[in-house]
Amino acid sequence: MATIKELSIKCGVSVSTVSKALNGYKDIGDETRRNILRIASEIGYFPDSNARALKMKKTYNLGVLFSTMFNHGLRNEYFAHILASFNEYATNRGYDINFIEHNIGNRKMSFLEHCRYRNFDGVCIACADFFDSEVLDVVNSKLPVVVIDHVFHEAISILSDNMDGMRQLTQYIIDQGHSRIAFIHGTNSSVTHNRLVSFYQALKDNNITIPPEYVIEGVYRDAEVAESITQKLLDLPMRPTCIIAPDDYSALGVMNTVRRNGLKIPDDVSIVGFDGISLAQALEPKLTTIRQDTDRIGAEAAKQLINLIENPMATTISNVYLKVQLMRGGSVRNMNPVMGDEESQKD
Amino acid sequence: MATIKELSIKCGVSVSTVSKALNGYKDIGDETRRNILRIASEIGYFPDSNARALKMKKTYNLGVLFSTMFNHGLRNEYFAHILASFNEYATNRGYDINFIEHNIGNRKMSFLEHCRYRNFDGVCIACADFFDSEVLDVVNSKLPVVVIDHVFHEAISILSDNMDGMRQLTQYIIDQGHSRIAFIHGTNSSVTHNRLVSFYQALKDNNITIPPEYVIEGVYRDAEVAESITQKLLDLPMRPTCIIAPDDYSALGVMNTVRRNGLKIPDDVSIVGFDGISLAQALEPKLTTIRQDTDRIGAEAAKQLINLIENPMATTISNVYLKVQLMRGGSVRNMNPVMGDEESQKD
DNA sequence: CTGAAAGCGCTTACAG
DNA sequence: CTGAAAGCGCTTACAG
Repeated sequence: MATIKELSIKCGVSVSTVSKALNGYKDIGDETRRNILRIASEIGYFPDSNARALKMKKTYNLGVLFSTMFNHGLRNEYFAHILASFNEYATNRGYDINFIEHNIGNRKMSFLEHCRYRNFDGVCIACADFFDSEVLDVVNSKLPVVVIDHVFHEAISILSDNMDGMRQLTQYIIDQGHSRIAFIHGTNSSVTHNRLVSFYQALKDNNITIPPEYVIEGVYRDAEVAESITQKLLDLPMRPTCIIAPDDYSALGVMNTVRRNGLKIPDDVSIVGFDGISLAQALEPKLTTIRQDTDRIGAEAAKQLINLIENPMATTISNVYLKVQLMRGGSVRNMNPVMGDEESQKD
Repeated sequence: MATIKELSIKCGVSVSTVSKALNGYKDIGDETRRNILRIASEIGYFPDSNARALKMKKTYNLGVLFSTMFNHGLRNEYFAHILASFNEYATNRGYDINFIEHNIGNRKMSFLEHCRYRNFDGVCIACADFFDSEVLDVVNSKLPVVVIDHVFHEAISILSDNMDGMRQLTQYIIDQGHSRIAFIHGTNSSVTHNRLVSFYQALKDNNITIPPEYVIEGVYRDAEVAESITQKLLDLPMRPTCIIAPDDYSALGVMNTVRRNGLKIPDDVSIVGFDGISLAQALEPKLTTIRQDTDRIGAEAAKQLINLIENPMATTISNVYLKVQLMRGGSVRNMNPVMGDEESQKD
């Protein structure tokens, strides 16, 4: 690729003048500027990003922490979709993205060291072990940071309104006449905690009490764990009429187990998920779930991060909660007594 | 982050000596080297990648072209999995990855210009319009290039053995007693072409002829298109007993349409897919399909690309075909007459 | 309005 | 065995 020096020779002016014209400085003659811009675009000149970064302390490169632990990462549809929209927004604002890793070739570097090595302008922590000290080091560094699905005091957080989602979902189940509702929740985290709080609150608001055995800790996106827990729930003397899975993928495990027990969905056992991935639509019956708006989560994360980078004093460090949507599928049985011309359901 | 200058002061030697010690040059005193290495790791020193890249003409950064057109990109499970394994392998060899885009902020750059702007050491064309001149410019450039799922003469190609996959799949269907087999194939490409060739060959080998209306062009991963084509197939005076979808995701559209017509799967119509994504396992009945080994495709692409970068004279520009696997689900009916103690199937 | 010069953080001939 | 110097391709005070 042509260097600025070659370009300056073609233009018959100095390197400084070319640089200033290209970067929109005002103190350049109109004619000179036009000439430079024209020739630059003719030969397809672009400044070398490395040289530019070295001088300007700005790489236009964002680090994305996208760990594959806990069944997360690119192989997880929810996170892959978030990354897609994050990348689209970032690109539109002129930023590229790199994944943050810690075993780069032979060198073991911490996440933070990788960030410094590459000089990222900012970092998005999309999926990670939020209690890992390496992650905390990044959050506590001077780097602009945005976090998805977790709340740190020191960084901007983007997340779905999980409390509202769980409230809507639970209320919907209750409205369908269920009171024996089991909840397989994910591993402990602030998101999980809030969903649990909201679940219990909705029960309380409706004067429903459930046995403690109905609430069991599972693992997000682990169908096998969901299967064994479901078996336990089905083996209870008084089994639940509805099971809330920690996510849509786990819901598939719940479904399989229910069927393996010779029970029908939703006639014998109702099932709901959380996330609203495409799998939910593919299942038969369609899964009732809460759809998280992955397009907005990713775009909002990128937007907040870039604003924080470019305009730190005009960007507040706060939490952004995004609306969720109840997706009514066919996996929850209506247990209410028939009335009016509502569809009837046999017991 | 500490610079090499600061480190050199701490070590009491010159910048040159530090650099050489860090880079494994032999002409450094043992004691000096050890001392430098120790202090460097104490303060967590890493060279600035931009400064290093500027000097060495090597960024340890790979460009990945990962277009979202044609329902591809990160939101496509098949490609997201390939990217995951590509990234894992590249990281292990010391490379980071960036997505290649062409609208970076206000600047419109071509794919090739983006590669030069970022100085990628090499490029992986994972999903793209292979006939786009911008893509061809990259392939024809001096950059090391590896291509997934398409064959160019000028670059290394990594792809599944589609011909073998299609042969296995078609033979399996035939072995189950089907002869009225329809094939909804994807948009024209070398992959599509080879699958078609293999499909016809398998029919011929078994002395089966099908009406031309049974072979229709669809669109990869477009369930809606698959639905309307399926409707046409079902409306034929002599409808097929088995439909081959272009991919698993499209197979879902085929299934939905078949059921909407009041037909049972596989009793009335058998259905198979291609790819082996997790959706295939989630469907009821499980989808019979060909599993492409996304883990190996991604890793092999990264391996070939990095070999080509680091050791061009020892790396041949050739095509790598990876084995595929027939996944027997429950979506193909066995039409053979009952014999022995095989399971019976009513007509 | 234009350009010479310094410097960003490195690596690597070259001299000693 | 060690270090001074040049240079990678840029940007930006500063001088004119």
